[in-house]
Amino acid sequence: MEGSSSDGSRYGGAGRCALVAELVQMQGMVRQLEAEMGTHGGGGGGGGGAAPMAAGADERCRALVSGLLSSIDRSISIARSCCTEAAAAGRLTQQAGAAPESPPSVDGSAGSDLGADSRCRANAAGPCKKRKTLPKWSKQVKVRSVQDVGPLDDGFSWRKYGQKDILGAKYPRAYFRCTHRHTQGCHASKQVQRADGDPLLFDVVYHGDHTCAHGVRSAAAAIDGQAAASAEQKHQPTPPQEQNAVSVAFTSMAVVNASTSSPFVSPAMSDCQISYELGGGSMAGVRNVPDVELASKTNSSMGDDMEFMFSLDADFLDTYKYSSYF
DNA sequence: TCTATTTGACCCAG
DNA sequence: CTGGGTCAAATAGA
Repeated sequence: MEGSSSDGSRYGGAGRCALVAELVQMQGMVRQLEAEMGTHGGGGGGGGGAAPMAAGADERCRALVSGLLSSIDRSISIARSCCTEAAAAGRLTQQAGAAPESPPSVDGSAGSDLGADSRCRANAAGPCKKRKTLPKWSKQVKVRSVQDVGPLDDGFSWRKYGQKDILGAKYPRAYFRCTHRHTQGCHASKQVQRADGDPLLFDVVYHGDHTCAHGVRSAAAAIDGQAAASAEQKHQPTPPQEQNAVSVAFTSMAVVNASTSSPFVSPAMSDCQISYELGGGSMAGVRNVPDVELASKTNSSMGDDMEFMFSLDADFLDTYKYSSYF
């Protein structure tokens, strides 16, 4: 039971539903193209010199098509999750966007969260089931096999506190929070969900920064060499594991060329894409991504962002065409 | 015994 | 009312 029939209401708008539909349509077309290439190009040029395309070009096209396919798969799942998050992001936008000079604090104790606490059932250290309004960012992590979850290890210690089947998603979403939540008051959390289209791909959404000793150490290591950005970070808390990968372009997105020197990104995580969201805008970094990626979670101004996302992808495709992947 | 995971129930936002 | 996020009791493993 996919529940996909309820997409219309779920995505909170015909436009969003249309986005998913459009992506599905793109998927179909690419599949068709792939099939066409299969019949024409033949198994790798074995069919003799009759192939109109040079073997190298053919190979590149195949790689492109397969990249497109997996990208579209991911895009669909992102779009679906985005749509469900749109409302929450909207609230985030209202808070952070309306007053960008007073964003949630970097220490994760998030002022906005405290604000929410005041309205919730109450108590100091107490549990509050109020939706989080901490800054969040997401990335996609590709594993090598279905059993391989090594790349999901981002260097922090997480404790799983829940799992839930998500409507329209093939795989359940797992909820983690920092192991040191109670001992050190670290409010970092993350959600991990397998992408619908690609079981090897995980969408990881982080909420809040680590304030535990481990997290601070990690951040310090990552910050090394980018002190200049520190002032900016006050406004845009940076994903702890990816600080050296993020070049800030608020309300827009940028392709970042990251070194892989972060100690928190295992080599196996070379296929990952980060999108970073904070209230008024979102940005994404694509690094070492062998596919064309559709980046970014979105927010209330989804339409504009999506437009930009696609242009970004086109650019990336262009760049990518000349990269050493082929 | 301690810590982590599982899972059903509860709560909140839309 | 529904779906997503969180809690907390039960359970499993070291």
